[in-house]
Amino acid sequence: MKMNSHQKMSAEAVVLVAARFKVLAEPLRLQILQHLENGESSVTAVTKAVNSTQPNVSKHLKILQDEGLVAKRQDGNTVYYKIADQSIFELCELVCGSLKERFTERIAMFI
Amino acid sequence: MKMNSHQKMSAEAVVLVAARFKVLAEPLRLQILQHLENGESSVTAVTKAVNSTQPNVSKHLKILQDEGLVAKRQDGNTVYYKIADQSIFELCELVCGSLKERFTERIAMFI
DNA sequence: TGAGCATATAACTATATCGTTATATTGTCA
DNA sequence: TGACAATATAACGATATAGTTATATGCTCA
Repeated sequence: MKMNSHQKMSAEAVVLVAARFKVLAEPLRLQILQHLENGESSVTAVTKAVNSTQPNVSKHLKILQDEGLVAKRQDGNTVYYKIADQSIFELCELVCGSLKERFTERIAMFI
Repeated sequence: MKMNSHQKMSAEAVVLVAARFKVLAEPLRLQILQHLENGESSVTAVTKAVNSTQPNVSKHLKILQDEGLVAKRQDGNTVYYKIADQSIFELCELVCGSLKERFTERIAMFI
C-alpha cells in the first residue's frame, strides 16, 4: 500500500496508533510473531517455540488477533495462527535500523 | 539508512525493539512528538500544545530522551526539545497505513 | 458414549506506569 | 541578593497487564 504524504494525526488516530504500538511492546508477542513468520503454527507449537505456557500464549494470541495482526483457522482440535499483517516486520526492521544507528553513534563516542 | 534483508531478531534485540514500541505506545507521547515535528519547542510550549501539565510533560520528555527519540538544548532558563530520530514518523505512517487498510476491509464487509 | 487432547477463559498476584500534587533546582533580572 | 519563572524530581493513588494456576470448552477417536 502506498503511504499518504505525511500529515498530523487526529487525536483519535493517535490513540489507535498508540494501541498498535502497545500490542507490539511486549517481547513475548514479538517472539510469537517472529515464529509465525515461518508460516502458520498451532498454539502448542507456538508455546514450545517461545518457551512459555499454553494459557499465556493463548492470551497473547488473542491480543494479537484483536489487533488484526494474526488470523486463526481451526482444524479439528487444533487452532492454527498465521500472520495477517505484514507491516509488523517492516516496523521491526525500521526500529532495528534506528537502534543500530543509535548504538553505532555510541560506539563512535569511544573512538 | 538502508535496511538489512530481514532476519530473525535475537532474544535481546526483541527486548530492545519492544522497549522502543513501548515508548511509542502512549498517546500523549505521540502527541508530543507530533508537536515537535514543527520544530524545537520549550517544555512550556509543549505543555500547552498537548494540553497537559508541566510535570507530566517533563516526565514524558525524559522517557522520550532516554530512548533517543528527542534531544534537548538549554538556553538560559528554558529547555528546548527537538526530534532526534526521524524514523518515528515512518513508523507512525506505516501503522496508519495498516490501520487504514484494516478499516477499509471492515467497510467492505458491509457493502 | 466417554476418555483424552488442544485451546480458551477465569481468578489471582505482582509489577509497572500514568497523572496529580507538592517541592526542589536552576537561571534571570530588578 | 531576592523574587520570580522554567524545569525536574519525589511521592502517591489508581489503573492496567503479564504470568500463573485451575478449570471450562470443544473436538477426536476408540
